[in-house]
Amino acid sequence: MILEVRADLAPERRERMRNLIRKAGVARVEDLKSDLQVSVATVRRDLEALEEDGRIRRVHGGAVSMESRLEEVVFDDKANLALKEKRLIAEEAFKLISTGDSIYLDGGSTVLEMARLLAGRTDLTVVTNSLRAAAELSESGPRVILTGGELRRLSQTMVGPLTRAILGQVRLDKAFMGTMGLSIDDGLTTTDPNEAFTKSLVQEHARQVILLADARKAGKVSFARVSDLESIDILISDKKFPDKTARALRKRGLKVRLA
Amino acid sequence: MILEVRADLAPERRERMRNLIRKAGVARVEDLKSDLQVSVATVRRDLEALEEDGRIRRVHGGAVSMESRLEEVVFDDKANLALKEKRLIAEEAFKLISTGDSIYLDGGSTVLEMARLLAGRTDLTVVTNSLRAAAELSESGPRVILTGGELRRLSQTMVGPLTRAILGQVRLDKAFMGTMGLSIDDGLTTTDPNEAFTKSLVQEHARQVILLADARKAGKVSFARVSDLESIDILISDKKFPDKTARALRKRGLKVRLA
DNA sequence: TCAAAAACGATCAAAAACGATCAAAACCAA
DNA sequence: TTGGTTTTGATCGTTTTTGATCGTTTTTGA
Repeated sequence: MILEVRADLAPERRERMRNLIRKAGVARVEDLKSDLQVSVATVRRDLEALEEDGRIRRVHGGAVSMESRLEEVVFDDKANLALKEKRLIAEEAFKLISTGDSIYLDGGSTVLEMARLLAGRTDLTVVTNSLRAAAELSESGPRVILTGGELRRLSQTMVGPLTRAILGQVRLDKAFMGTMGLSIDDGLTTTDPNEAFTKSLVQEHARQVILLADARKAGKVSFARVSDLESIDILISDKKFPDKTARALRKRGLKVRLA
Repeated sequence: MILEVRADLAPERRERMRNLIRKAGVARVEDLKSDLQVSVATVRRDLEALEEDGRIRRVHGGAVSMESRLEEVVFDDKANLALKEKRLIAEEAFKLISTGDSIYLDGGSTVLEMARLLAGRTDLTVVTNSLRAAAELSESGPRVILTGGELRRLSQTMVGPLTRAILGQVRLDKAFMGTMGLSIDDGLTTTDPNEAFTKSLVQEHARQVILLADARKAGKVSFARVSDLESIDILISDKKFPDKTARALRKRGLKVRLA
């Protein structure tokens, strides 16, 4: 049997490259060079293109997949956004809460920052799938209801089909969501399909959906699709959020607030 | 066979470093140097970067993790009475578990001791309403499913009618329960009615119910009734458990084991 | 309290990786 | 085939990363 060794078309080669990086989480330029049988210059150009799409993130020596577990750890907003800016987003979101509201808190560090602001609000009911948010509110404050479900260790959240059981039985006035990726073409995306399932369930269920996403999330695409952008009512981000994307979102009926 | 020793990408290496520190709580520069096969200079630079992200705090000689494990955030283990007895009871209960079992872990410190024994058992599925038990298993080990429900702050458990939603959807081979009171006349009792509700729900649902109760619980009666004694299959207690009560229980068909 | 030992930060040079540039190769439509 | 465009790989100066060195600070233990 002879393996046909034929030069790839560029898009085909990039797709292979993307898969290689996604599978390993990270990849070195040198490895990609020998795997794909091209020069380093071509590897770099392809990486540049893939980064443009938000599929990967280049680092010195290679690239990290934006569709893997590692990126969540390496590039989550905790690492990349100053605590101060994250707080601004959370405080802006906090203003939206009314007396007696029943609100949902998603996983993610920006939403977690918001949980800290709720410690004194005994008038609220907080529904959450995030153990960290629950921990934050475990001393005092609002009534806390946990969704239940399968524990996802990395994010310390409860996800998957079982979350439907309780979510179907509670009213949610406002849902404050986080996300890994926010793209005009691909909508909201996250790393884990079970997590995506739970997120979309909440968004269908809540009367008003508020997305908390720092500017770095704009244009990013992660692995599992959550929903399209239409299911969001309000986006809260920071000043660095790209104008072009903000305009496109407003055109689609979303309110966009930059804290 | 040759082990390929290839250099890590910086983000990859930092991620490994972060995990090493988080797992151990603290780490010395020298240890990290040999673990990661780099110079001390590089270790220091990486530590600097991780500190910048707020993931660790540098100290003279190394670094300590700022990513406290969940249980440390949520709970400080208070003075645990009769810890030794509880451990013995937990170990006795642990022996009852079979490969592949789906088990329920109730709240309470005795059952929590048991959770600690399950860290390595990836063959199991653990269903629990206890945030402390979940925290104990949040690093690794069995598949963890949380029941959801309203957070009861004092016991850090999820209780009330909402727990029915998920409990109705899972199979429980063995339920390991705790209790506040165990009385021949009044059966099992606990402090909170919502908690009592959830306990009784589990006991109806599980194929086998195993009660973990140290001798001090014998004869005690608390506020909210959980169930009568017939719903228990096996009682595990310690040597101090009163003979008279044990005989009465055996007469009613319970197996009694004193660890 | 003081001196030795350990750890530290700053600095520098070598190595690796990078981006820009340009010519050759491949491709495509006429 | 021809002329024009796109893609590729090599070259080269620049930037980033790394490990070693050295003087300074902190810790240790007598």
